[in-house]
Amino acid sequence: MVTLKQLAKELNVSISTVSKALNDSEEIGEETRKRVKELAKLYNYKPNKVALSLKQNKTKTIGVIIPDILNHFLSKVLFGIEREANLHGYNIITCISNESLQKEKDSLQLLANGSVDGFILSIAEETQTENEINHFKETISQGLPIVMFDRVAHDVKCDKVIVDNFEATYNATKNLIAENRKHIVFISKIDNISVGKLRERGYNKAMLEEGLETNVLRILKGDDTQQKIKRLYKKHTEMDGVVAADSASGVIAINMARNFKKKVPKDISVVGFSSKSVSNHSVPKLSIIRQHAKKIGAQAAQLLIDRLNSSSETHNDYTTKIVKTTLVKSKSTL
Amino acid sequence: MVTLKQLAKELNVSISTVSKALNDSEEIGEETRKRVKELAKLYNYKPNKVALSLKQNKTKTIGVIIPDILNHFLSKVLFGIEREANLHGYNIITCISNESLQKEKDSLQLLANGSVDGFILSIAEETQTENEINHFKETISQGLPIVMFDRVAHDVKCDKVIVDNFEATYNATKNLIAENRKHIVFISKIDNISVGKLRERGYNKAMLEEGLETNVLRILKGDDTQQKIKRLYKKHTEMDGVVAADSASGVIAINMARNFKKKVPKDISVVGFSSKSVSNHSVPKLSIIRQHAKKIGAQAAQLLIDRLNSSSETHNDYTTKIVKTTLVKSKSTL
DNA sequence: CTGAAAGCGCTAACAG
DNA sequence: CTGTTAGCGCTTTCAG
Repeated sequence: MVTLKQLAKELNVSISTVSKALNDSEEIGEETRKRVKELAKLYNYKPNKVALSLKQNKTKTIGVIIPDILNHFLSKVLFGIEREANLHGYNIITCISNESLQKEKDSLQLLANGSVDGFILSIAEETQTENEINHFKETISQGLPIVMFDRVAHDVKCDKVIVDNFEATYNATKNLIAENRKHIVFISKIDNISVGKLRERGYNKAMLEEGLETNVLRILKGDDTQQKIKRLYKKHTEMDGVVAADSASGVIAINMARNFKKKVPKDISVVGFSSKSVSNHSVPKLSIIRQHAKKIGAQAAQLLIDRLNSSSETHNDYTTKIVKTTLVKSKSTL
Repeated sequence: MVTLKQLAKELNVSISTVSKALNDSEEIGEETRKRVKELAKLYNYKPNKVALSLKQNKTKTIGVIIPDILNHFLSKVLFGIEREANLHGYNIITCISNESLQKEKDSLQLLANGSVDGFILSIAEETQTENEINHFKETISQGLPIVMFDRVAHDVKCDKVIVDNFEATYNATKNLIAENRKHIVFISKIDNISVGKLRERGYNKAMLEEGLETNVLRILKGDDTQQKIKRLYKKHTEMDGVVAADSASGVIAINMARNFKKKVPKDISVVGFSSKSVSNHSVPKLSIIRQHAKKIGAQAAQLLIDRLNSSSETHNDYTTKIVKTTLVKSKSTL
């Protein structure tokens, strides 16, 4: 990498002259500016990012901590973050907490040494179950802003971007009820995290309002999802609707239906939190609750960057943005 | 963030004394060392990463450029990279080329300004079709090593980690033939990239060796995969086997089979490049060709870090590691 | 055993 | 219009 020093030497001018010329300072003469720029182009000069960061005390880098990169929703959010960040000249350093509190703490600690200007994160499962939030508060008090998305800690004062989980399942359930379904089951692999609980409540409310009996199937970590859903079909032959809290369960419910001579959507309707690409995995295609993951990522990035730009430490008005879900009907509902 | 300066002031010693004490230099007295360390702990001192990077001319950061974060395989590799990098004290900056040559170039350029010590990347689709490799060569000649994985450019001299694509489909196809399948179709959504071509060749070879007729279904970007596969079933009623080059096609082929009164695996066997979690989306579960994505990521990270550590610029012996696939049979094959 | 000083690459206030 | 200087935070000779 060429440095200002080398350019200066070759041009027989001072380092600051070169620096100013490249930054189009009015202080420098037309002639000199041209000469400097030409040489810089020739050598493909690029200002050293690290030196700039040190000087300006900001890295133009965002630390992103996500619990699970294999989760389609989360990686889509990451995509949105990356895109929006790039648009504003920011890079992202990605850490994966793997749902572990310790790893989350470590990542936060590790990057809070000048590596990043702020964080965007979704909370690890373990962090939620242990209800630990001190590491977030510490980071913020060190002057590093945090934006939380999806799985957030309400007791931490920071910007947040969330989904209307409760309303989403409430509406989806109501929709199935409007199809005259009476025996709707709620399937969830994520009943241990906040988001999953909200989704379950939305379902419950819709069912209770209509005087229908609720039925929740919880699938745990080690469980065989297909087996559990198979047993569900066996036991509840009257089942005529499924609302799935995660992306796989809905797909499997559809594909399993035929084993029990049930036609989708004639005999049973299925809707689930999922993405377009995964909804394709079932025949017929799954009707989905879209979460607009990319948009969530973009919003989170915007919130953080806005805060980073408004140097005024004063404004403590933290905002919580709600990105509304959309029910996209395919062939698995009437 | 506390700095050495502040600690020095408070302790009435010089900055260098503090620095040495914290680095356990023998030059500093037992007593002083203790005092310094205590204050440092109290203030939660962490050496500024940026200053260190500038001083030592290395960032302990790896630039990762992947074509598509929503691709399960690629994000799993990313996971492997992140994990291995962390183990060695490296962070990763992630850029997503989105299969675009321009974005790939930009990312490379942008990070080659001192932001990272080297790159791990998989080539964008557009880069492959346009057969452009100069940007890679330039980056390498600037002193930034590159490790390529999965989709690699053979004409670029660098370390590589690849999959035995040809053998994988060759073996998988042979397996179906051993089940006495005669009308095996190869389905591919990725026939435009090198990896996809290799997979197709492996299938072709196996079929031709046995004197069987090949039949390839290519699914393009805008196509409706379900429609295409449906038409395939309609047209080729004799079909009794499927080898899928991507993760979705295999799943869909299984779930679609019943629409044509075909039992899996009795009437038709299906195997596809996929992951365990996606193989779950079909009933019965898809038999898969596992690529060991995490291992690929880990190996790539190791190769890069090894090269970064061996300061000797001299050794130009680039290695290409082949991570062998594994055929994992589920219930979609006999 | 401790401190002063140089330097990593850059910007910017201040002289000339 | 151009150059000198200081300083971002840190490590590391080299003096003392």
